[in-house]
Amino acid sequence: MNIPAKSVGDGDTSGKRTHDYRVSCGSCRLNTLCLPIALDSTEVERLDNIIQRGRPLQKGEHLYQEGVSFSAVYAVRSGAIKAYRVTDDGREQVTGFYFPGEILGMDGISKNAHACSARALETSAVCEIPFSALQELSVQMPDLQRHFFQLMSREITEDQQLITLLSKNTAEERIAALMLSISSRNARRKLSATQFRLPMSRIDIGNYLGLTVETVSRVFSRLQKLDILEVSNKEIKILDLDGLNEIANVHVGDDED
Amino acid sequence: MNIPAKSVGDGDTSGKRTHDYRVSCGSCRLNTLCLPIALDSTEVERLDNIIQRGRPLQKGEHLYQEGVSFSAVYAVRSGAIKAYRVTDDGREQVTGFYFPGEILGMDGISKNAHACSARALETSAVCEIPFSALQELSVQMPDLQRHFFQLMSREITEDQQLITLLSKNTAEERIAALMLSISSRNARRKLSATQFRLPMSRIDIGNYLGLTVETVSRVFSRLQKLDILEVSNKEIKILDLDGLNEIANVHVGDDED
DNA sequence: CGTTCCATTGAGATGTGTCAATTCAAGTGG
DNA sequence: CCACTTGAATTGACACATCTCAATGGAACG
Repeated sequence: MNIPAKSVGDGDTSGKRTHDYRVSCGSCRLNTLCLPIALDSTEVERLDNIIQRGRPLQKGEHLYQEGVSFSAVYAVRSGAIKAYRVTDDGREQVTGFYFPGEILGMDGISKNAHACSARALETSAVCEIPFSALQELSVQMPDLQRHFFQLMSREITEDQQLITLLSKNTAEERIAALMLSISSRNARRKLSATQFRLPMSRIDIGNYLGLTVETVSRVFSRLQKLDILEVSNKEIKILDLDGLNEIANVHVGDDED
Repeated sequence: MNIPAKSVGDGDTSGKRTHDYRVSCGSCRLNTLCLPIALDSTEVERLDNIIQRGRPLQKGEHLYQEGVSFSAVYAVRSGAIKAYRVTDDGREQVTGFYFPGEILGMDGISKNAHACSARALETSAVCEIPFSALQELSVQMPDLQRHFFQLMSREITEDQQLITLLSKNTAEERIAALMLSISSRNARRKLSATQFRLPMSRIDIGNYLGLTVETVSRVFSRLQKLDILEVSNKEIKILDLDGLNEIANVHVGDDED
């Protein structure tokens, strides 16, 4: 049933492996990130059976849009997704970036409608997890229920970290914190913690961090001049991790359970 | 079993009623706010049985502290609670204010330790809901499970609204949005939407909204000069609700499911 | 009736936004 | 393969909202 059918390019910066976008949870190399470790193989299979895997999203395509009725949460398999909402006066607010192994869409549960839109920053594959089925399964598998409570709770604490960042920190600190966050999330996926390609534009970064594009650009230039980063368009190399940590002055990388 | 034992002052601005802090869920006038409507009376009773009700918290007392092991979430019955975390450099970031009928502490689920501290802004009564018991009950009562998913999801969307506010809005817009938020939460509890007493200090407001005390104070003065608010220390009267909405320029009062 | 904390108000400093010009990167069509 | 177009990124000069510092006033409490 879960025989590879077609391969798509892996959006990971590793760039070497390709894998089938219909691969099962049991054989997905990200399963330690998005599944509760406690599940046995028959349980994983039951979860696997409710998950939908469609064709990959092209860059710019929407996964879902703000306001549409909520039916599922999504796990990123490859690529990168940004979530954003549009303010009343038409401006965009980026609320998060989601990388492989991370789950998005949980904001839609409370009102049964998505509270933000999500679109692919690059070609991305996602697993769709229908929420009603997930709820039923959670009733039978307490570990799964707990896992989702934890995932949502983590989303809350991460949002609160962002709130603190926006409320208290300078432009330099915000950028440093974001770079460190991406770095540690890369590390979690066994990718380089010091060298990566940003999937999002400067506009998106500024939007996420409450800064203008110009400020983002200036900060990157300054950090480069300080020999802390090497920036070449979207290619980032962290030259001085300690220095970056010092500038960030916040712990954003310690979000393990 | 749930016979009134001792009355405490209700922290509500109505200020008139008093009620027993050990009252059961079934007879609590806030139960439409914090319980799923779908529960029948025997289910409410089962939930009631796991809930702990201790003595009220005095102003300044902690409900829980950042880092301590997580065991329960809490429903506010009267008074007001602020949640905050302390940044690495020792400054405080207020992450939320919680009024009667609202639930806090869900940030602690992901790491099994509270991600922030919570302390009473005034004399407050809370119901403690042990999380492990809640989880077990959720497995048996799918409506309860869904309710908690929704509560957590709402927390996420509210945090994202705050993120947008901090990222995009001016000091005036932030204050206006907070006043409107408090106003609509008062209305939800059948209290006055236009006149209330702020339980928190200017410092806390500034801290929450990413502003200094001075700016908060100046904005209140300006809004007063514009005949939009009447401010007398912590006593607030909204004179021009439309004007306030116009200034806020964001929808913060429409968070019904 | 001090003491202490909170709130208000003013004057000046500053980080970030705004506006504008230039460069760079990527894609398109001749 | 090279102009051409388009959007992204960088850099500079200036403006302005908010912060900082400082002084005063007011409320709460023992």
